[in-house]
Amino acid sequence: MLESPVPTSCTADSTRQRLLEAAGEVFAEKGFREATIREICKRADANIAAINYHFGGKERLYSDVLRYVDDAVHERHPATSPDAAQLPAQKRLEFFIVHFMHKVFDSDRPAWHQRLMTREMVEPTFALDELIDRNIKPRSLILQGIVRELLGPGATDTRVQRCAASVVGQCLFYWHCRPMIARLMPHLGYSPENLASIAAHITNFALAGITASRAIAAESGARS
Amino acid sequence: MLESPVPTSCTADSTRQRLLEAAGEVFAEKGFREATIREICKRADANIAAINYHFGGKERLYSDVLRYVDDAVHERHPATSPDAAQLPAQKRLEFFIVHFMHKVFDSDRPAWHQRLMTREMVEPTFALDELIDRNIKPRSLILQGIVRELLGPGATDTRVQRCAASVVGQCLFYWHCRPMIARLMPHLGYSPENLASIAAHITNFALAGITASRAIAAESGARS
DNA sequence: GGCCAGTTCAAACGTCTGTTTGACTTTGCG
DNA sequence: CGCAAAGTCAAACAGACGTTTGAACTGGCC
Repeated sequence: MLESPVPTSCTADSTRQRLLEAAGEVFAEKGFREATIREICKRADANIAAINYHFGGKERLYSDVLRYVDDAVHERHPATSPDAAQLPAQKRLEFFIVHFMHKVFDSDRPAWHQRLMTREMVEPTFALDELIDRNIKPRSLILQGIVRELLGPGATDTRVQRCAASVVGQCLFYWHCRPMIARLMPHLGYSPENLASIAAHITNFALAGITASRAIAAESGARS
Repeated sequence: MLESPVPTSCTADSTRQRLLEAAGEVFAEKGFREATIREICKRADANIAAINYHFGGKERLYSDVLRYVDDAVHERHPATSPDAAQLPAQKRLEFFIVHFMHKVFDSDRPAWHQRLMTREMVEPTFALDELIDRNIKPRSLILQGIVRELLGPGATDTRVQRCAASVVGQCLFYWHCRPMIARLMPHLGYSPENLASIAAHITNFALAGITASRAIAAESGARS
């Protein structure tokens, strides 16, 4: 059972599975260091020694959770956007932003998938490099492709990357600074309507910003 | 000495002062929980018991460090922007962004002032509420004032706040996601020239975004 | 039944944390 | 000086943490 198959369908009643789920929650809430294996085992209704038996330690458990997250995400989104390829770039940017905000703030689904990743960005652990190669880099390239199309041909890589950073920066602000926002603007909640409204604002803001960046690039390009 | 005066000028050779400085560094680097009083005392060249003697505990030390930071900042920037009041809003926005990026990424000066605050936003402790009232809220209102002027009269509070969020979100992305950016775009450093270039990009991006938001507000306002 | 690998469990271990202790030295003042 | 307060120091303390241990239990197979 050490190489537990458990391919796709199961009620996940094995201790190993329950530990993965519980660890995902706790790690996403508290981070790697703050999370304690005692709480994880308590939520999974397992003995403390189970973690060392099944995973060989806290670090290995964390790595396995990240890999478990990856597999779950890759199962639902098999390739890089199935149908959106032929849409205009503006629509694809809108979809990207809406989808991104939805993933981060979705409260019903196990949103700790995305939260684990955003946490790794701010407080990296030993597992960040693998996570970047597996998840973040592909998505970053998708966004950069959209932005590059909006910027037009001849846009430099730095210009593309800075515009992409401006897009995700706007999105992540609402997540990273959530404790501060809750105190500074208590009325701003994260209901689906509010989330859609914020995503629409970011999309418009970003489209205008990218257009302006394109104009500046053309200007400085014509000058040289 | 428990109510140590030490008003403004001193070489800061007292143990209490050295502890405040060392604690500021370590707290900014590691965060409240990860920082250990043993390391703080080692850097301050003081005994471990000194913290409990001078401050009464780790938490009280942290609060005092934040207050110490506030005083240092308020001393250098006494009022809300001295001369920039009569500048056009575009220039004030540019100054705000440049100044913000400079404060966060400045490497020579004790930059842990700003880092302590940005850390509190992501990983709040018991001290966040006081920090918001003292520092973050005033600066947020300054930015909102600039954005409101750019958005024109009649802009709703939510529109102003969302545009302000888009501005600081772009700035903070480079700081919060620094570990990820370093791996994803290794060539992007934080030299003064690069920082100025990024600030210029954010300014242009934000000005265009705010203008677009203003247009949408006018459009929906004319429709009603 | 007898056996053995797989699994669970309570208890303990070693380490790191913030804090406290009690003796010691230094300082300020009559 | 004399002496009390302020300050320093090494050592120990209590708690939480990840990990290990060795016995107990489970299920399938001969």
